[in-house]
Amino acid sequence: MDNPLIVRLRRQCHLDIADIDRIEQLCDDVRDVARGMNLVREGERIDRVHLVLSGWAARYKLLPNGSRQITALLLPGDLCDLRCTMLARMDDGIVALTPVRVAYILPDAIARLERMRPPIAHALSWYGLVEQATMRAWIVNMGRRHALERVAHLFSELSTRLMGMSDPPGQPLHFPLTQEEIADALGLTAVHVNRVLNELRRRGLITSRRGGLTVLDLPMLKQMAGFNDNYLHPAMAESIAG
Amino acid sequence: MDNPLIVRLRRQCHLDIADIDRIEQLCDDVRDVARGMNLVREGERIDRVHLVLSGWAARYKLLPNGSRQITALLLPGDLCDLRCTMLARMDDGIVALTPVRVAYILPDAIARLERMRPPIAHALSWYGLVEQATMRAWIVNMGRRHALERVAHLFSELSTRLMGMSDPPGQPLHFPLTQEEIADALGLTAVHVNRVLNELRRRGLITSRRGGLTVLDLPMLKQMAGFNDNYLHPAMAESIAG
DNA sequence: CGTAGGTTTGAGTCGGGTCAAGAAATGTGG
DNA sequence: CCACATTTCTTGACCCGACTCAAACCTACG
Repeated sequence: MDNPLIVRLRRQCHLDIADIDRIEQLCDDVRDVARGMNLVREGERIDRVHLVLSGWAARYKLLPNGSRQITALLLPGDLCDLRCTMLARMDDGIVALTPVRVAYILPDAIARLERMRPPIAHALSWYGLVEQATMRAWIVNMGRRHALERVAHLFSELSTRLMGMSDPPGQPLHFPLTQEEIADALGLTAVHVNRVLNELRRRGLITSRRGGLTVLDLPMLKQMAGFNDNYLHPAMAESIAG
Repeated sequence: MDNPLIVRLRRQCHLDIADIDRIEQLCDDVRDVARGMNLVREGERIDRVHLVLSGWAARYKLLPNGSRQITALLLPGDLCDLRCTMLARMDDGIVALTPVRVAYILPDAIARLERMRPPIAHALSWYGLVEQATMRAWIVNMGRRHALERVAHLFSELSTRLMGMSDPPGQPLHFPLTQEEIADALGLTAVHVNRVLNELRRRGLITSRRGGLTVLDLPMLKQMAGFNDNYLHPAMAESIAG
């Protein structure tokens, strides 16, 4: 079984056999979460790090008026709350958008691994920077793009993040998102997302089925969005190999 | 001279005389930047951390169509790009919104300090978490709030962040922001921000002069925005003192 | 089958954008 | 210290992108 965290870390630093073994050991506590269930509830106190092994999840916040804003999409290989020990309680929730397999990891175990293997610590810090850059990209997306470009940008980002992770290379990428989830991620309405997807479908850029959609023409989507992928892996050449 | 970084760190951990001295020494390279100048230009390669000593700055991104989105406001005591060594080049710029005094800090010097004083390292990681939480709050703000609440939320956040930092306590808070800057931070238009401020002025919640405004009724602004400050200092009681 | 969650479509509304002109402040150079 | 240029703010008229409300339609699944 390919642990997606290993795939991810390997982009940033060399991992020897022992490293791989150590990381596999981190993930000894694996759980399956059904779609729609919360991995973390808002306001909850948590003392574990989540690693998404398979499936999609979302970090979200609910507003008093009942609306929801998704602040991050969590794909296989993504870690949630790497530094959770520092926080009194989570200020948002995490929900499974598909059936999700997660590993519960003890913060201590990560700290030990980081101390033992500085290159891994380095790769994890790097991961944190990418996370931050992604949030900034989302702010720009919501603040300064119209619905069509906004959707195109999200799809471009997801495609890039998915590349070389879980998906078989070369195949068209599939996103298991409902239109409401897309809306909540982009600050739009499900109704309006529907119309936008309609337009993208009409132009032959995507196809969509109930509860998911497939990208047909990624280059065109990127162009529509003015997508620049350098925030997602700011030149891995720079990283110091271990 | 009160170093605002010291003020900030003291909220998270104990600093002895030697610590304070060490931090002062970090800030030996101080520069003044005129309003409108860039501390960092997009795409530039940098190898220093910036500490805002006084004045306001903004992290922003420009889009091909010429519009600008501010992704973060940097107030006295704020650090920019604590982990800049890891990045090939900055994916956004930083501009001085007022005359700004910054300290240029060598990443190595920070790394040394962190190694020598783990509680300070801890406090800095904490700072990173607050930064992330702030970005998430901005995503929610832009995605799910109307202009009036959005402005009220920004003002509430800024007030909270300013509390006990540079400003004399008790006095009404003053923001040196133009309406265009507010617009660029909130994903709105300067024209529309003008109308919103008009409304807030009419309700007696703020006053505004050219190039700045003053909060008169913070509690009401918070209420309008549904502002919850717990993302800014997730219970400092939890932190481990040094 | 029946039902629930998800999608589609239409009609109407409205928040906020755009364009444009003018008024105050502020700064600059003579 | 005044005349002029520049920013910033203000206001009005108009428009359009996205929201709301509502109904109907799928389709997976129990």
